[in-house]
Amino acid sequence: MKIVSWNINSLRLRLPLLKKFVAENAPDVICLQEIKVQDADFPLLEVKALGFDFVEFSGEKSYNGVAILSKFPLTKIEKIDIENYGHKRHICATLQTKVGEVALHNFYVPAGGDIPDVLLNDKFDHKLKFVDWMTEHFAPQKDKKIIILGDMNIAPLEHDVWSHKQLLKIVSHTPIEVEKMARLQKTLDWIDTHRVFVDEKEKLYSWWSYRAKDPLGANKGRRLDHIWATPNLKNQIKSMKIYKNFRSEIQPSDHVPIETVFDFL
DNA sequence: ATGACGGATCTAATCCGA
Repeated sequence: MKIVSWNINSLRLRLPLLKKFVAENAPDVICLQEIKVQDADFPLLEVKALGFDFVEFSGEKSYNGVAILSKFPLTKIEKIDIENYGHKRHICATLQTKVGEVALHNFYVPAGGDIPDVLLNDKFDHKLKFVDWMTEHFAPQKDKKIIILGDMNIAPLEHDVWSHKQLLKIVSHTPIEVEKMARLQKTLDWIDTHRVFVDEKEKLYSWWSYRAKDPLGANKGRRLDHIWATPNLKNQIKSMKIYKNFRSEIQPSDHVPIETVFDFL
């Protein structure tokens, strides 16, 4: 089962790009972040026409918003307003697989603003509390089979950013964020499915800024998007892919689709 | 600052991304 995560930065604007991605790569499940559309305006017919019979979403006007598009049934849908900011940043569903039920959680972790100081910047405070919530939420679920994925807005490893030294004080790669993410990782021994296949010493990115002149050419990116699985799914993790070519499309998102294939079928 | 673009919105200037 090919599972994709993509911060699409406006679903409606990028429907043609989504269509192209689906036609070329035939994903089974796509988890989207930053759909930027309220539920009443969700392009359900267009999405179903791409072959996804099971579609769940949690949207708001202009900002945030997440969705799960699936070729297989989605049950036990939950949408949690983490830390009660009224933001649509989480949706989860359960998939039936040959190894039993797998819970799939799609997250859009807050970006966190510019200043990495909780006293000066409430967005950064929200971000850290959001990751702490994830840690506490999953800690008691040790025996369950779970995938958490999405735009985590944190690049945890040295080679998840183009320059470790130059980004130490830049939100997404500050030590406090990296420590929070490491704490989350340790609670259930989450497997960073992409680093199973790409050594930690190799650069790996999923996001390139809109602002820099030639971010892709200079390869000044960050790995902000992640697909993690609980250790009881280890034998199901088959391959990974980051669709860097989607950053060069016309009107691209600043994030590209990332994928992990699981042996679920 | 690497650095000044891109998306949505009460279509103009503002919020937000990271």
